[in-house]
Amino acid sequence: MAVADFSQIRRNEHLPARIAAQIGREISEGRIAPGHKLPTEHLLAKTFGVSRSVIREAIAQLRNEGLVETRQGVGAFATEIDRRQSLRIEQGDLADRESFRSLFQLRLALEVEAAGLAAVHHTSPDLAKLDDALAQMNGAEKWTDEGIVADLAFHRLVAAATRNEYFLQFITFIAERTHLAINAARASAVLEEIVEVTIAEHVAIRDAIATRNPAKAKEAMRHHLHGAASRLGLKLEML
Amino acid sequence: MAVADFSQIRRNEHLPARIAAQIGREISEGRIAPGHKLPTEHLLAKTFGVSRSVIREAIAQLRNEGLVETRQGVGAFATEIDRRQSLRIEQGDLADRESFRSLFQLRLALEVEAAGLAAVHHTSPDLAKLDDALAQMNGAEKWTDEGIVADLAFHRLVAAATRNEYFLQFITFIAERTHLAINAARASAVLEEIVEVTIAEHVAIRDAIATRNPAKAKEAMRHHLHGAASRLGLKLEML
DNA sequence: CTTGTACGGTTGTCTGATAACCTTATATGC
DNA sequence: GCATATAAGGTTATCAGACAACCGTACAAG
Repeated sequence: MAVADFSQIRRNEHLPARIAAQIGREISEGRIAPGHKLPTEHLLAKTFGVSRSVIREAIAQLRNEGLVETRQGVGAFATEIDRRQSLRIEQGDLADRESFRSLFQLRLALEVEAAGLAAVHHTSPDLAKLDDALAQMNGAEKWTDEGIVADLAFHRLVAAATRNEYFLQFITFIAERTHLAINAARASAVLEEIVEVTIAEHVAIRDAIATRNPAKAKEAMRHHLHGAASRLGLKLEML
Repeated sequence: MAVADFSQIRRNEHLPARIAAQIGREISEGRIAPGHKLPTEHLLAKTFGVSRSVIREAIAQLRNEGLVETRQGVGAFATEIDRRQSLRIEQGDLADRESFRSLFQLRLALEVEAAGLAAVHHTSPDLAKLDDALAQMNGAEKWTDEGIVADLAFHRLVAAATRNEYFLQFITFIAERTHLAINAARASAVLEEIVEVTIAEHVAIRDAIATRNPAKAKEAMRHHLHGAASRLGLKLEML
């Protein structure tokens, strides 16, 4: 099914969100100082050429994100923006290779440690779920969406086996994003028999965890992620 | 206006937010199944006795939180509630010792790796800033707020020296929270001469980084964080 | 069986008005 | 003079109604 991909069409993509992003940029780049008052909704509406409803929704979004505070009868004010609070990774950030490599490097550190912890703390239900995920990945015909989901599931299950909620949270957060980026770049890559390699490496990780060997589990995970990175043309340093 | 109006309905707490919370509860408690369609905005407005604008703002908030998806011309649908997306660490979560230990364990993994990367990638300005932070910590009389800020600054600077934006983001995020928790629990602890130990360990980390010795830097950071943990009565496993 | 088209329903946006609220200035009482 | 009360204007919050854009379905046409 060789179907052309016309996904380049500029989707409307939510007018208020775009305006919120623009105002948000004004704030985080300092053109609107923290504590300073934003223009009135009327003025903003006139400036952007949209109705006040759209401006209101945009400001509501910024308020939810904590970038502005509104006081009835007074106005909207830019708050002290602390980008670290939000811990947001924009999709566009992963476009360039360098950012992706940085994120993957972080993922490496987290998942290697997680594999070691999983080897120590896992329970038998954890192993059963890992086996299920492996079977599901075997079942997936090619490197389809289904396979990607199974791959992601495996890594999440390893993180869950650490019995450390925060490892699970952070690894899920990061793995989802790297997987998304991989998925986006998939078209140009040659990803046919990679599945088998991936599964084999997954099995190695699973076995190391099952034998409660932290060092081996860490090494297996490190090997797997380095392999995955190199398959994407990335080179990560080994420390 | 002699009539005392103590009506319980304090409307001042942002009407849309309250309605969003109520609808959100309906979803997270399963009364609106994932994938199921919400009532139309018209119906919701009539049900809650408010205008459609308020309903729209409430739904917009839920959409920003990822609890619902809206499709123009179709409706609003409850999504799978994915708490992991938010990556939020509630302050209350750190109250119990177990959670704090988990978070500290995650911090250990990140910062140890960061120290190794910093040893490889740091530049001379990085070292200068590290020295400044050390001096500042020496200057702080006791383990005052000022000292805590300097301590936090040191760890952030190490993370910054990795030249990996994401390490900086995540480590800042976590270190701030563990420091906050430490600060909160500080009253009961005996924290007098600890500063000197901390500074000494910081210096060891700095020197290892300066000599571009990743293994040594990692070991120094690991030692430092294990020491910090044990000073708080925590015991972290070493993998 | 596929394609085109009309139709009703829903969300998205616009417009205008009113209520609630804050800030500032002015008037008032002492 | 000074503190308080009141009025005025501006801003956000909410309301109300309308139209536009879009989707899914049903049905007709080929």
